[in-house]
Amino acid sequence: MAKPNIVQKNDLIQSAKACLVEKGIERFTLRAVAEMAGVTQGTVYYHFRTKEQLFLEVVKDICDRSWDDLTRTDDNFIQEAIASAKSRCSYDSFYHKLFLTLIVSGFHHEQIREQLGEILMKENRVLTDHLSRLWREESPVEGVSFETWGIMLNAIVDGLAIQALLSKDFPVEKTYEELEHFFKAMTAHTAGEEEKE
Amino acid sequence: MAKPNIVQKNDLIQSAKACLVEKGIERFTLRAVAEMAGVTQGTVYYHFRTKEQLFLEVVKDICDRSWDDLTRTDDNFIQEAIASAKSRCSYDSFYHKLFLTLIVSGFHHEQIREQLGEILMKENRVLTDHLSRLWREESPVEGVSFETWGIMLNAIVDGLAIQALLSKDFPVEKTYEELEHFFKAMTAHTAGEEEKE
Amino acid sequence: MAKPNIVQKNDLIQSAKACLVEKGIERFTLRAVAEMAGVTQGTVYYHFRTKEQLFLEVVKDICDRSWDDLTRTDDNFIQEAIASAKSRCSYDSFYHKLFLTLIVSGFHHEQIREQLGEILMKENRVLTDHLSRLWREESPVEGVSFETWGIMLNAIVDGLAIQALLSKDFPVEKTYEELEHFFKAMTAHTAGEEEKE
Amino acid sequence: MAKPNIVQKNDLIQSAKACLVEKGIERFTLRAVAEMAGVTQGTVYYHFRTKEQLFLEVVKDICDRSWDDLTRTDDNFIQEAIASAKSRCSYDSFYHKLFLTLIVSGFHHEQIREQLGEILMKENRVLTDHLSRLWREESPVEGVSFETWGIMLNAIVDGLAIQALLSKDFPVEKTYEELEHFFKAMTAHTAGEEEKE
DNA sequence: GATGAATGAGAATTCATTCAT
DNA sequence: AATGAATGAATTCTCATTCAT
Repeated sequence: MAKPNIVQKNDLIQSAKACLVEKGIERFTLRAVAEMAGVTQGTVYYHFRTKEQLFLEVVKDICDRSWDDLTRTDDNFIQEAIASAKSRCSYDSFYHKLFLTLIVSGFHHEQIREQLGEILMKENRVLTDHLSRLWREESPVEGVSFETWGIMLNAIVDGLAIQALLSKDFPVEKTYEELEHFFKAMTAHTAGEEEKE
Repeated sequence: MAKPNIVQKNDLIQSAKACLVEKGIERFTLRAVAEMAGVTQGTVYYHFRTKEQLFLEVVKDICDRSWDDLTRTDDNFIQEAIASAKSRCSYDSFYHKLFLTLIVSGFHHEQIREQLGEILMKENRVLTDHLSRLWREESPVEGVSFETWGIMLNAIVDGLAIQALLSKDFPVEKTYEELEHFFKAMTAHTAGEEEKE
Repeated sequence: MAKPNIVQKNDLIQSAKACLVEKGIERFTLRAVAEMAGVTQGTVYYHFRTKEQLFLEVVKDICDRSWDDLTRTDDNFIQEAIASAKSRCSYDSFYHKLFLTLIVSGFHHEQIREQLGEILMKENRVLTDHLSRLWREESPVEGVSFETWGIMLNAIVDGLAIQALLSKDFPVEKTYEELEHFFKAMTAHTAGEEEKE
Repeated sequence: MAKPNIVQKNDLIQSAKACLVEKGIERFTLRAVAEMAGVTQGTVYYHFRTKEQLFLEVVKDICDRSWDDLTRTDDNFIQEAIASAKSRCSYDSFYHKLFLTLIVSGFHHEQIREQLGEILMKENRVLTDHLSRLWREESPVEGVSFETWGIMLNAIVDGLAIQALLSKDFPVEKTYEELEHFFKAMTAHTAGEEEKE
């Protein structure tokens, strides 16, 4: 139903993301966003009253998309989550460049920081739930709660992304293969223990 | 015996770090650095020919310090590394705010990116070495190489830092306790298996 | 029986006046006028082809109202004029804020300047006439013509308004009381002199 | 001692005044000020951090000059004050255009408003003092205090200025001649009354 | 070594105005 | 009659950088 010839706010938000990744925070100018979207600066200001507002709407967009991803349920959730993380783990990862850029900008913008924090916590919770289901409520390592497993898995994904972003030589394939292996081993371990009973 | 102007230069670098953390990349201006150091803008230019040069020296400073930390050897290296990581894991962590800020700025500055990448890889290697020594060359989980264990541990530290930076409620204590527990369990596991032999 | 669009036009003019007083010339924007009137910018353009046109109609409106005030005749005109002036003489006087704002804008807009000048001259003439009638064609001070008396009275009213606008402590009551006293004394003086003859 | 080739703040303030009068508040831009002073916009910002700051310093300058004028004492103060007022009373009066422009801008800037208010009150007081001395503490019209005489005289000067600014035909000469006449008559009146004693 | 005045390029932002609907 | 999207020119303001002293 989008009218032709009318620049949609959404187009501008997508352009803003691209600019943010292409140019970085420092050179993220509304002029660049406008040019990328093929409109004038005035148009950007018509839709977003300030640069900050546009920024916020970019974050909101990211969070909404993330939310949608998290709410689909699936039996192979953990495996798929790892596969998805792997696919986004690279030297040029648009996703992680954007995410880290927003995190850093969040250090000086409480609203952004909170929103990103909420998404991360939500991810933690969803991972925790799925791991707990996968492992039938029994942690493979005594003294390590499911909550912590969820937090760890999430942390690993972000930590690996950073390493991949910073080093062209980072062994994405090998690392993710062994990460999957590790989780399978943990799963086998819990299954094995149950069998013993 | 450091010459006075070297002292000055170092002051400026420390001021630059503080500015970077306090104001963020966007508002990281040479004027702010000068003010914080109690000198004029001209003085900054006397020591660093451009803003970029100052930036690079900040990165170099970070890397040098990191290097120093890594080259001290110690029997309890892993435990101490985790303890140190925990102590820097908070909502207001100067260290991680600075580190992430530099990482993000590295996305558009190859030289910075490479230097930070090298440090991370060096960390991976050192962790790998120490884990391999701790576990007497036997990985606690079959199919997971020591290299990957090192990478993972490093990733976890960064990933947890991000979570702590974004959420006031992040359970730093509990998570690190259980992380230590996990590594102890892994250590016990390898020790146990060896005993069996 | 006024047509609806004439009502609208008038609403816009009143909103424009309010904006002018509330925000001042510098921030007198058509957007603000539109918002205050509860319409969109486009609507303002439907009624007035340019910002200048709206401005001119505001001036015209002021002048028309002023004209109406002046043309009512009354035996106590002078006394009532002073009373009316006093009532509009305050730190927050909408009337004088608007009037002075328009005067200042008139410095760079000949048409406005002329219209405002004409109103002032008309006021002078009306005051002159009434004083001359009140004083039976005999000036209370030899060598001071009725024309000058009219000009003076008008000048005093504006000059006092400025003082009241700029100082919260300006003694409006006392000053106007003594001003009335002064004119009564002048009136008594002329009456007295006539009696002597 | 002013260094050559270094644009003095004061030059900029004088340029600002000229711009304000030439272009009016609406078109009073820092670019125009810079051009008039023969420097770049950056220079203006080096000396005054904001447009508002420049504005304030213009007001301060006006007030300081006014203050200096008022503090010189003189036996013929009143006569000279009237002569001075007359000389500044014209259709093109730089002084009054500037003063009124600042007054109007003061409606939305408390600091400016206060400063201008203080100057006016100071003028009132000085006029009051001199009139009281001139008339040997006896008001020429009973019931009209010296304070009110001072206020009135000041109001008349401003009010006449407005009339002159708005009408090319305003009879400056005649009006001021009769105004002087009036004050002389009042003076004679008090002197006469004393003689009677 | 250090300073402060000055610059100029470019940033965010505002706003009168146009126009298709 | 009225709207709202879009424009573009102008404005305030920032900042890295230069340079004479």
